[in-house]
Amino acid sequence: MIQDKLFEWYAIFGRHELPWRNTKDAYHIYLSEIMLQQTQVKTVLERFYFPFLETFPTLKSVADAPLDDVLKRWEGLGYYTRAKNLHYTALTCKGILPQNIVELEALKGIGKSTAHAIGVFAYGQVLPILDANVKRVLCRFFGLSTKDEKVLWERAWEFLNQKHPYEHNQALMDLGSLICTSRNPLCGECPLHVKCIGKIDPHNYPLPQKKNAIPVRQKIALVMYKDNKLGLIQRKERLLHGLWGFVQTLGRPNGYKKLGRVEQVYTHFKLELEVLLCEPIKEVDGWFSVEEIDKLAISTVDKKILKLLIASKPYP
DNA sequence: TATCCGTGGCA
DNA sequence: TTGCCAAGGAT
Repeated sequence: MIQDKLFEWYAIFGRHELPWRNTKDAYHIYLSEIMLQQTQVKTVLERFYFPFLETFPTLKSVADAPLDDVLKRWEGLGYYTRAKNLHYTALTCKGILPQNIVELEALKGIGKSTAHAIGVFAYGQVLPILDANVKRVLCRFFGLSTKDEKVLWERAWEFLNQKHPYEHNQALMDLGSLICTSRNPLCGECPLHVKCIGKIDPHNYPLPQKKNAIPVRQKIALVMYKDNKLGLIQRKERLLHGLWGFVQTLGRPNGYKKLGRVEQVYTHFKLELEVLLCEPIKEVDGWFSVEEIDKLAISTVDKKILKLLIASKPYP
């Protein structure tokens, strides 16, 4: 069986040292799965996983904390709905994660792939997973040019090693990450090489999808000051919901001092901000000193604005 | 079904 | 430097 080759490869070359592979704590595994959604292993491993667990060692500790505290620990990781859903899920399941994948998938922030990942990695169930790595490996191995979810799930079930589901799924992810990479795959070192259809032209499996260039949005960021404090809002819109930040507008106020410019690239647009220091002219949700802002959850673009402000020390 | 949601690694 | 894209899910 070709799956045996994969299993043997994993024993030698797998990333066995990853901390979420060396625990049986379902919460730790669940947390890693959420943090790793659309996020590279390196980022989670080096900057977020351990600090979060230090603050929130159990799912109950997440449930007992205010959402603002959870967001603060998520600061800089992005996709903040994940943190909100984690907090909500901790509350709804009262600190105890269900084992049934139907119940898992019903929880906010847990889709089919994450539910299966928790099922197999935390509870040892016989299930396939389907993350970006696995999708790419399956597309190439079976010669699929499109990432059709239904077809991929069928192939994932078909390819699953029933005897070693845990190792099989981890191995597929490691293979996708280390060998069957998006760019410059190392087909010569692949344990699936002999039966792989896509090896002839790996870059066409799946076919690259052309993406439109993202638009640029130009706005004004207002750094309003009063009595040595800065006016901030807590964002209500979907983007960066729940995080604190400086007011953004389209027009300039009557009186201001230029502080500089900052840029931030988001998934669907690029934000270019002209940062202006001015007196209170818009409604805010609170006034804070720089030290107090340090305790709030703010996004990367607002961190850049803050850095600009501190560097120029312009206000009285 | 298509779009939205963050940030940073990497070639 | 620019663009792709990473352990996806919600709307």
